Amino acid sequence: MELRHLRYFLAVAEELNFTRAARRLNISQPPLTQQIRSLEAELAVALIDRSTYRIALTDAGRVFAAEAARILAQVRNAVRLARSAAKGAIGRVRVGFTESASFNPLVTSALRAFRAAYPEVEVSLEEHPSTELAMELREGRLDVGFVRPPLREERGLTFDLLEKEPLVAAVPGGHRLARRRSVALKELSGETFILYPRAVRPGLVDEVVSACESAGFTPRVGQHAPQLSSTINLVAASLGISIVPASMRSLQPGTVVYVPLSGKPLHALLGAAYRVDERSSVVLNFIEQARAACGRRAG
Amino acid sequence: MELRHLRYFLAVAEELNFTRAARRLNISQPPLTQQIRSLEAELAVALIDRSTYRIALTDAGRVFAAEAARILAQVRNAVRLARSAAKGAIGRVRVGFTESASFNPLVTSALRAFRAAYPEVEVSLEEHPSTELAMELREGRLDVGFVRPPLREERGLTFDLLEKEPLVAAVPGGHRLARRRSVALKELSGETFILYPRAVRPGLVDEVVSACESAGFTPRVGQHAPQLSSTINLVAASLGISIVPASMRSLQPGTVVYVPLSGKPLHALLGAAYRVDERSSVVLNFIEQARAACGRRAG
DNA sequence: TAAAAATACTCCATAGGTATTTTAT
DNA sequence: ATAAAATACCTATGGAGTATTTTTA
Repeated sequence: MELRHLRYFLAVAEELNFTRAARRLNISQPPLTQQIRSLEAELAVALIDRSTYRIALTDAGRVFAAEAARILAQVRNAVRLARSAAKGAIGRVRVGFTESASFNPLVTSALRAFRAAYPEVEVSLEEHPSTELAMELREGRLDVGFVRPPLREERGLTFDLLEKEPLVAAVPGGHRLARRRSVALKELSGETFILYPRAVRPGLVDEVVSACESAGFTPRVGQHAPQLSSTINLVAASLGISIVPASMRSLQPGTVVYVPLSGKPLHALLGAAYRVDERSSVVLNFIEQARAACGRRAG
Repeated sequence: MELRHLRYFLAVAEELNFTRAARRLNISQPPLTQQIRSLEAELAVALIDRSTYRIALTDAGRVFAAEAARILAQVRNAVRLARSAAKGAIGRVRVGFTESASFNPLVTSALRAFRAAYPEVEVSLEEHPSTELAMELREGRLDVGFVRPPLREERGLTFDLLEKEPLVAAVPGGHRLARRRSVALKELSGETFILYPRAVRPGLVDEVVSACESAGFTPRVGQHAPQLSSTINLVAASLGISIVPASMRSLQPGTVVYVPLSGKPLHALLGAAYRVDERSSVVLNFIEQARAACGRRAG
C-alpha cells in the first residue's frame, strides 16, 4: 500500500464517482479504478459498493476513508514538523553551566531571550563542575555549556567568549578593607585566602594565583571550598577573604563586602562551549541568541 | 511522497546504515540512497547528516522518523479497522421499534445478545409509530425496525417474521370477565372498545376488527388511544376493554386483567424489517442475532 | 585500507493513458 | 439513451538492479 492509494480512495469516497474523482486527481478514470481495486485486493475488503448505479461506500469503506483522511493529515503535519525542526524552531537544547556562570546575569538573560524567540524548544538545564562540562559536551549529553575557560580539554569543542568580567575582592563585613572603594592586589598579601580546589575549577584559580604572583606574593590558602557560593559563606564567617567574579555581588549571605581591585584589571572570562561539529539548528540558534544577548548588554 | 519513503527512511533511521537498511528492506543500497535523497528533496530538509563516517539523523530527521513510525502504525491500524468493519465487528446499527414491540421480551433479548456478541458496535435505539418506521428505513435513517406487519408500504423492505404472539383481552379489575380463565371473542360484542387510530397502527387494528367481524359483531369503539400503553391506562380507568398482544402483560398500571382468548387463536405478528438491498455486515449480523434469539426462545 | 555512500548506467514493472465495452437506470 | 465503471491494450516513468567510483576514518 502507498499513500497514492489513500489519496485516490479518499477522492473517490468524497466524490462517490470515479470519473469526477479521477478528474480531481488529474488522472484518467481507468487507472483510478485499477488502483482502488488493487487497494481492495490488498486489504481483502470491499471498500466500495458497486452494485448500485450511484456507487456507495461499504461500512469498511467509511471506516477506511476516515482513517485515510487522518493519515494524510498526519503526513502533512510530519512535513511541517520536519521543516520546523530544520529551522530550529522545535526540538530540545540541553544547557550546562558551572556554578559561577549561574550567577552571571548574561546567562539568565540569554536563556530568557531564547525561550521568548523559540517557545517550542524544550530547554533543559544542568549544573556541573567545569571539568565535567567538557566531557558531557564532547560525549553528547549536553549541547551548550556556559563555562569559564580554559576548559580542561578543548579538543572537539568550540568556545565563544561572551564576557570579560572584572574580579573583585570579597571580604568579611568587619574587615580592615571593608570600607575601601578599591584595593590593590598586593595589599592582600598578608591575608588568608579561601579558594576552590584547582582540580575542579582550574581557570579561575590559575588566574588569581598567577596575578598574586605578579603582584609579588603567593596567596596563603587557609581553606578550600567546593563551591563558589560556599566560598562566600566562609568569607562571611570571617575565615578568610577571596577573589571572585563581580557578578557574585548578587550573593549576600550575612555581611560580605565586595571591593573592586585597582591596578592592572583582572578578569574572569565567561563563554559558551559547544561541539565543533554541532549541526543542530536548535543549538546553533541558542548560541546565536546568547551572542545577541551579550551584544545587547555590551551596546 | 509515498509510504515507501517513510518505510525506507525509518529503516535507515533505525539502522543508521544504508547498506544494512537496504538489506533489511530486501532492496539494494543505491535505490535506497536514491529514495531517501528524493524524500529530502521533496521536504527541502536534510534528514540525514552524511558529513560523518557513521551517518547520523539531523534534528529534523529525528522528528520525521518519529512521525513516520506513527504514520506507519496508523496505516496498520487502518487496515485492521477496515477488516473489522467488513466483518461487522465495528460500526453502528440504528434500530427502530414500535411502541408495542418495545414490550416484547424477544426484542430486548435480541438487543442483549447482539451487544454481547458485538461489543464494539454502537447500537442506537429509537421509537417511532409503525407508519414512520417504514419511511425511516427506506430513507436510510434507520437500519432495522422491530415492527408488526403489515407495513404501510413494503416496497424496498424485507420483513423477517420473528414471533406470532397471541392476543389477549385486557379488562378492568372489577369487570365481569376479570375472573375468567379465558373468554370467547363473541362474549365481547357488547363491550366498549379502546383502540388506537388505524392511521398509525393499521396491522393490529385490522386484525382485531376483522376477527370481531368473523365472530359476528362490529366492535363499538368508545375511545381512541394514541399509544398502546395509554390504551392500558384507559382500560385501568374502566373506560372500556381492549385486545392487545400478550406481551403487554408486563404493563400493570393499577388493576388490569389480561384474559386469554378462546376459540380460533388470534395473533399479533412481530418481526424485523430492513432494506432489501442492505449490505452492511453490521446490520446483517444484527438481524442474524435477532433470528437466533428468536430460535433460542422457540426451541 | 576498508567500509560505506554516491554515481552511472541499465532494465522492467507498473502507474497511467487511449479506446472500447459493459452495466445500470 | 446515457452516464459511469470495467476491460483491453499500450506507453513510458521511475523504482530497482549491477558495476564502479568517491569518501572518510
